[in-house]
Amino acid sequence: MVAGPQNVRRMPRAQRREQILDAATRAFARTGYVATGLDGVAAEAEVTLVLLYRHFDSKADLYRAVLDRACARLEATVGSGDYDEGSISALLRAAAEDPDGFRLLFRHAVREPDFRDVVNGMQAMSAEVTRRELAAVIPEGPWLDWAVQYVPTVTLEAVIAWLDAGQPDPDQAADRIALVVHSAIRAANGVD
Amino acid sequence: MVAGPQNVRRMPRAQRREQILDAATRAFARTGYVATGLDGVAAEAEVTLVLLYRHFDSKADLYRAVLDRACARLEATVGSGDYDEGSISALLRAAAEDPDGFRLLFRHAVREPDFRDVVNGMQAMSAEVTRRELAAVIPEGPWLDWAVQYVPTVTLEAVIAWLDAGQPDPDQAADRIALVVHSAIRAANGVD
DNA sequence: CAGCTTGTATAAGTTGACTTAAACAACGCT
DNA sequence: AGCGTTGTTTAAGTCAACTTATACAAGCTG
Repeated sequence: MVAGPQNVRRMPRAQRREQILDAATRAFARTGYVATGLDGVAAEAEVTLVLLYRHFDSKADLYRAVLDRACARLEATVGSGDYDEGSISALLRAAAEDPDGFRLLFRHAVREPDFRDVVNGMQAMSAEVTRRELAAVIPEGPWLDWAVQYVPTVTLEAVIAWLDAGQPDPDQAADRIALVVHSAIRAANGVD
Repeated sequence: MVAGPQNVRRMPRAQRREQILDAATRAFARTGYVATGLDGVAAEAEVTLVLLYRHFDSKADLYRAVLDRACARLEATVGSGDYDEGSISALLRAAAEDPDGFRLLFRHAVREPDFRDVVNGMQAMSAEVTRRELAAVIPEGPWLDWAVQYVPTVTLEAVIAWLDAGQPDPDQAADRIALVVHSAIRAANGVD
């Protein structure tokens, strides 16, 4: 005999899916793809493991859905426009709207070979775009390579640190981060 | 009947151990602890899986040994001194001497809950020290928190990017990185 | 050469995580 | 009332990775 559950929270399918995606984003944001168990995700979503499989075919499928949604949200806020002054401020807004998704994308997904492609699906902050922008300012050579890798990192880590610091004063934040970014570009051009 | 191996590379135990640690450092540096299989490590070391177990009790044991050695090397070069001008240059030297170990420590180990303690065993670049240094320059508040997290990251990522760019001109590099770090500290104090 | 050490090959045991299956309960709509 | 949907519980299947065991080959050293 099977004990019947007493307080089952029912939900329209689409809404439940969103809730699971929310929980999964939080869970994966903590420890990344490999180290996060579906048990943990289910617990975070306050839902049975089996139900996960009624919504997603596999762990990889779920993860891709999470990543895709985070990307979509990011692009919706930040656009794929070039790297002008407003970009940083847009990035801050996007990060504030979906902190877990943001952290997941740029702290974990970028270093997971099987899923890096999803992140690179966005041109924003991608090395390709960055190189084009920086190549106009920095002479060819190892320091251009350095900047191409370093500038996006500096930007994104600044945003993440800003999230962790409690998101103080977005406008000021944009200016301050821009300061550091410009200083990184100046550094690539030489200090002298 | 068991086919006998033909060209067995023999080695004194201590030396073999070092070679395994070298290989393991490379392997783990690529994909971190969980995603790296002992098969992969054994292959990288050109050695049998069984031999790994003759040198290390378990995967965790091996990983700790790798981390400990990387830490020891780092501390030997960089010392646990305060954060003066020469620190960055020492960091560059350390990174150049053991690039894989450096990447492993600061790209993976720091985000692996079970092993973070090993990295924190060093005071160098640790948040504790950094806070003390920065608290003297930045007023209490969220932007101090921001800087405490961000400044070490900016420094370490600059070094890693420098490694990836082919380690151009160490002296110049130190100056350029110092520029960015100072700019980050200035940013935390306000742009105005 | 006898024995300890270093090494390989092969096989089997163990475990945890992903995955699928089956049966049952309750809500809501027609 | 009947039926599909949403959900739970419980159990079992699968598979990869870690781990241990056994047997054998070959160098080094007293």
